[in-house]
Amino acid sequence: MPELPEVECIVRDLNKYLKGKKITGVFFIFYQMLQGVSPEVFGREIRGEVIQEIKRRGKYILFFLSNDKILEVHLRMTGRLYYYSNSVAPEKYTGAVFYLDGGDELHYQDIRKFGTFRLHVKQDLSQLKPYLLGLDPLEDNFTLNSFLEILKRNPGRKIKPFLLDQKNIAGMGNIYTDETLFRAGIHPQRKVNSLTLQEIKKLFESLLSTLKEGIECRGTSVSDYRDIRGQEGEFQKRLKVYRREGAYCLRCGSTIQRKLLAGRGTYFCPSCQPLSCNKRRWEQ
DNA sequence: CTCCGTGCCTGTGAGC
DNA sequence: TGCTCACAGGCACGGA
Repeated sequence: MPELPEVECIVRDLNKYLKGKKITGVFFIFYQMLQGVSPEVFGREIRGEVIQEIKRRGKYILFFLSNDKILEVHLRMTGRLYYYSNSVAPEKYTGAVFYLDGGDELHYQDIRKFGTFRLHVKQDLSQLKPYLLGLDPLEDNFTLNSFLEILKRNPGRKIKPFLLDQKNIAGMGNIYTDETLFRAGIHPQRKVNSLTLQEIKKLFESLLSTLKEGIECRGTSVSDYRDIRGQEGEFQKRLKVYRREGAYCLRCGSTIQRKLLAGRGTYFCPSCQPLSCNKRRWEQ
């Protein structure tokens, strides 16, 4: 499941291989990701345009094309982008093929077909979905102070659903949220307004360092994730709690637990991440 | 306000 | 062996 670090790696690689290339044709094999837009219309808008730059916001990938067109791609659960320097036959789950000048190809694959493509023409960037989300942790405006501000706006929420909500912070998914909370020593069910200033500082640092470590490891390939050349990441080897139910905590030796929270499997160490907190509240 | 379930999909793996 | 079913979890949406 691509989260911020995986999407960041994909976007860096896309820029390396696709910048300046012209899209000479598009072949759509399944259409769910087009969300009702006909493949003919979609293809007509994209064909002939040059890929000027690829950016990321949260988990969204944005292809900035010539003529002020923007192709927005969200990989959701199992979406993948594969780059080939030559012509390759579509596979079982290939939903779209972008043909590029020079014979390069970009294939979109998606087993579960949850991914979405959206096309924007001459749009005010700030009105686009990816820019209506919360702070992106890799952008300059994500600071301890701005983090404190959004926490203050959500005093009653549990910290895990808070971190997963893209309107607060853009890019956190289930894996990096559980790993961040473990590294910060915070129970996923702790209420935002129960956190001490010290804990918030720890959380802020853990969030950034976990995401950055994820990027350095080129992502987490626990099941589906591959980079645009089909390579696995390495961060799965550094997971401390995610999918480690029943195993020993690498820090204290207690047993890692799993609970359903916010509708997702949630992994934590009950000893390193205690639920009870009798420290002074940060907001007072 | 916050949380929870459902739908969108299909592969994997546990248990019978 | 082969079947069923929970699970995987990003996001939108409706309801408690």
